[in-house]
Amino acid sequence: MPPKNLLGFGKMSDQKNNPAKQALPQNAISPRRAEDFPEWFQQVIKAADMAENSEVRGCMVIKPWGYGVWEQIQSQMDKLFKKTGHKNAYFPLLIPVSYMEREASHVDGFATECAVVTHHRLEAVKQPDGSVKMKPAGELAEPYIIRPTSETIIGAAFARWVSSYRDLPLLINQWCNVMRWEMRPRLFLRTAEFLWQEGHTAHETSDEAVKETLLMLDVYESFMRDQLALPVIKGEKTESERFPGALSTYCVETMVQDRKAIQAGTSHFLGQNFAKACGIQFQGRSGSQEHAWTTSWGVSTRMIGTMIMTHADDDGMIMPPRIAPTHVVIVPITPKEDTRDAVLAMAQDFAKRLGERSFAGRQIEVEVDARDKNGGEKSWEWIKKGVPVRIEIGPRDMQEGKVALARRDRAHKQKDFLLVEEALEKLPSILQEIQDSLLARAREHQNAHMKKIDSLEEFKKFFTPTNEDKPEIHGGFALCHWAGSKDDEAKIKADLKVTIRCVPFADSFKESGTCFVSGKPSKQRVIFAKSY
RNA sequence: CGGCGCGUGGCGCAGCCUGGUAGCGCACUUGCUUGGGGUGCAAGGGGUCGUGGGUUCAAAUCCCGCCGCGCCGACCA
Repeated sequence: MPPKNLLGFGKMSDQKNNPAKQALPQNAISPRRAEDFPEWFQQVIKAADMAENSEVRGCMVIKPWGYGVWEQIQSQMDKLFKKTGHKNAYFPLLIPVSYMEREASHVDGFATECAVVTHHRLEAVKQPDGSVKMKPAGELAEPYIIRPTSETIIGAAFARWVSSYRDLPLLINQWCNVMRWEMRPRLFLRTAEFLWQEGHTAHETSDEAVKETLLMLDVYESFMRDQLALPVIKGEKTESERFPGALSTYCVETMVQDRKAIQAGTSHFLGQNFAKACGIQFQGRSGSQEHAWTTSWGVSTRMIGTMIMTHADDDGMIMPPRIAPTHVVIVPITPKEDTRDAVLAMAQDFAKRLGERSFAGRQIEVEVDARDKNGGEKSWEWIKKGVPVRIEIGPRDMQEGKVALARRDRAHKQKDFLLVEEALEKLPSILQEIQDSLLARAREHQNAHMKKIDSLEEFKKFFTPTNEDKPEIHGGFALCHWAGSKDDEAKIKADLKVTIRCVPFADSFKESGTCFVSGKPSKQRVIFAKSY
């Protein structure tokens, strides 16, 4: 290779020829959504500094900006759970293997993804090369599994706590981590260990338990819609997609930007299956021994992945204001030494006053980014993180008593110059506007890609990409009449990777027609889609 | 568990074919410069080349074993 200098390529021209640098003005995330959606998703998480893969297979490190979102979800949802009469408790991480055996379909459902604890200590073993290896020792009489879900161990506790109909209903929630040994992990969407809440309730009657199941589904729906700006669709799962051990499984499904479906939350009516398996019995009003009717319901860190896939764009994350860990970031512009202190003081003062105001029941969270970094670099960082509002305060603004305000749901260069008082006054409503615009945008996308389909031919066409090797974004929600069998469902899944996401509740899906596979009469349309 | 690919400073990679004691970009540190949109310049710091063995005067490079990871399938919230 000839020396670079002879060709006139100094370091400077190297910099200019760097494709990464040249790409900068266009957009922050590479590849773009349209080019490679899964890779884009990974890159957004990285650019937004929300999480990273850890050295433990399938387990992620959730970084402060990502965990901050989880903290918001937790604290806000927890209030909703309390409001509906639930109390928090905590149960063991480890579950005796025998507990899992108590409910037949439950074991089947989870057996293949259990982490098993078999020993309770380590012994140092000297290796021939002088190093020391720790070997498991002290084998347990009965192995434990790390909870993949807690129906059985909470059921065992319920069995102790319930003896009379007067002890019911029992309304418990647990915030915790669970582990499911997934073969193919994906940050936030499917990790081997994930954070969630699991509600477990026991009731005197079937009716009451079903009501509880649907009530919590409603809580999920409104929370996701109002706080996460996710337009979810409520419905019931078909038998093949049902939770192992449940009589019926309800869900909230949403469509993300590559038009695939994500189940964002579930609520199960467990009938008396787990009550019988765990011995949750009580003496009823008439004096007879009866089994309780139980429910369970949960949402996880997957919701964060769903939000990213729904709201983020080619410049990174866009946080819905109601869930954003920080609502507003202030970037002081300090070009000159002699005005620096005054600008910083104004920024701090503005932040303090803004922080005294509230938005959607929270104090407005403001951060002043006074780091000694280039202003443009800082702005881009916050764009990628998706903070809803960026405010710049520089010497010029200071003189005019104004601030420059930019919204993450608009073009980056679009800035409104507002008087300080005006900005303080308007910010809560601006945040709500952003919240509304995100939901509206997501809704529009979802509606645009829902299609009534009545023939198998059209169905296949809808779910087949033009380019088989590198499938482009295609498909969506196919709304179809369905009266087919379990086998028909399995065949569609095998052929096209498409499944029934849910049988929706909404009236708009209820109309009579003919099943596009079996030709049998059907009373309503269901949603078919590819899913995560 | 099957198919493919990859392990070289924190990250992304080149070097390997044809052996000769390690290089690039980003990030980091320091100084100057710049600052209303990813500033520029200069000087620095940092590497058991996944691991064990073999061949050789000499191994990141060649040979054999092992380990780990990623992607694609089956499974799944």
